Amino acid sequence: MNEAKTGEPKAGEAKASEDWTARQRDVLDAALRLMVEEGDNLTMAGVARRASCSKETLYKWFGDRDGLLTATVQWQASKVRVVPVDPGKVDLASLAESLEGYARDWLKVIASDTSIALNRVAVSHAGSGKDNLGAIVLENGRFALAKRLKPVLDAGKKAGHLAFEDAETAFRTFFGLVGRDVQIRLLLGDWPGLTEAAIAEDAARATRQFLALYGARKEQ
Amino acid sequence: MNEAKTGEPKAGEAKASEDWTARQRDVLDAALRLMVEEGDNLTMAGVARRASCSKETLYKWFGDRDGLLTATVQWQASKVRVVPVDPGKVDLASLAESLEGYARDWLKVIASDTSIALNRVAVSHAGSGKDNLGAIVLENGRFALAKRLKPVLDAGKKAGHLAFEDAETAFRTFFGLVGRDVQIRLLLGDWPGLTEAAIAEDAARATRQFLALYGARKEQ
DNA sequence: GCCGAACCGTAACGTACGGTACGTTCCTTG
DNA sequence: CAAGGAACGTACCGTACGTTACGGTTCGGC
Repeated sequence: MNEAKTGEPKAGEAKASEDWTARQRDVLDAALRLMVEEGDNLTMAGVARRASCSKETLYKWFGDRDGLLTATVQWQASKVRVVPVDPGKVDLASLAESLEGYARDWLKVIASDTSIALNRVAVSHAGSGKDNLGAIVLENGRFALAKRLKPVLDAGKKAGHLAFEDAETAFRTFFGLVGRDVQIRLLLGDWPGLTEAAIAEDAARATRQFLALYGARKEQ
Repeated sequence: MNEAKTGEPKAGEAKASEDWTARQRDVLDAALRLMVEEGDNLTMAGVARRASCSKETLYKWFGDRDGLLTATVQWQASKVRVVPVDPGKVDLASLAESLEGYARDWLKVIASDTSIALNRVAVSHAGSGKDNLGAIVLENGRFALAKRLKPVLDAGKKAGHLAFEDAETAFRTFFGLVGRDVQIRLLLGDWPGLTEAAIAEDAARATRQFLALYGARKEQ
């Protein structure tokens, strides 16, 4: 069973970094690296070896294997903290700049080794409902992204640059335009040639298309 | 090792249905159902039990566990055969109808239990390169879809209804507009409310948006 | 310098499951 | 009807790994 730290987070919420000691964070980092290399095949002994700690410690700290995986995923999630958007500049240019920047960041993230590894084990585990890794990853990936972008969209709308009824639908469209087939291809082991340059180009194209669809004026 | 039927298919290609006997197809169906229920946790004994066959038979027919999984995925892939598009009607209305129909079909597929299960195990396996389930699923999912849609796009372009330079890019945009966050959410265990009605609505919206982006005339 | 707690390293246990062997049954074929 | 093969059921083996237990070591506090 899990050690029941103070105020166990709900469903997909990330644990605050302070919930772990420095040493524990080191262990989690080791587990994370191992997860990138081995995927769901990582073994408790392997983690212990890599982290130079004993298995007993792993079990004391994280309860069991699922607990370790969950903690690892939450630990990674807690590392990429959301940068809030400043609602200052709302002219069309900086709006486009915001969107494009988010698109770039996001593509970079989902193309990263750790993101792919994390999503892979989360998808595997989502099948047999042992834990809620799927919910956690979703909460800190897809949904965090939405929460981060909604203010931008709303500001754009308020300023008269964007026209939509439902921000959620608009967001999902943007999501689709940016991601397209990239994530599923990466998860399935394909390499859709996401170089830095390609990412920048994709982000720009997605932003252009999104503005064409949801821009208040015609800028086709 | 695999039984080396005549002309083992390359990489992601599906084996023709005739490569399996009726009994073998039954066994593969059983494996498929079990895969939907248990995901990658399905056991050889479990499949044998479900299919009322012996484990020895499984090993004789499919070589090993990976062989069985591969065969199962290919078997499922061979069941959803591609309906070729008729290049006859190329007016704008029937073009839109084609696109919308494809979008509907595809959404229905990726929301199905079997598709989710298949993609889940393929994603898991894509991590550790034991087999090429990822490539197979990709080939029969994402890439098959492209092959099926490209002619429609080309016909639409030739008829002057669509304007794009690269059919691949256009396809990927359509892919994104239709799928959005649906597939990853499903794989991660979320349920994005894909009722029959919602699917129809999404398909219509995606088609509308795609035509807005790639339509030769303004039909915003 | 001593004590206890936390932690390391390792050995050991139990189990689940992939893979194999073998006796039996059933079906085909001559 | 006899012979042979294919497939069923089951028991078995080996191993990998999750989990537990235990002795040795470090370290902060008295």
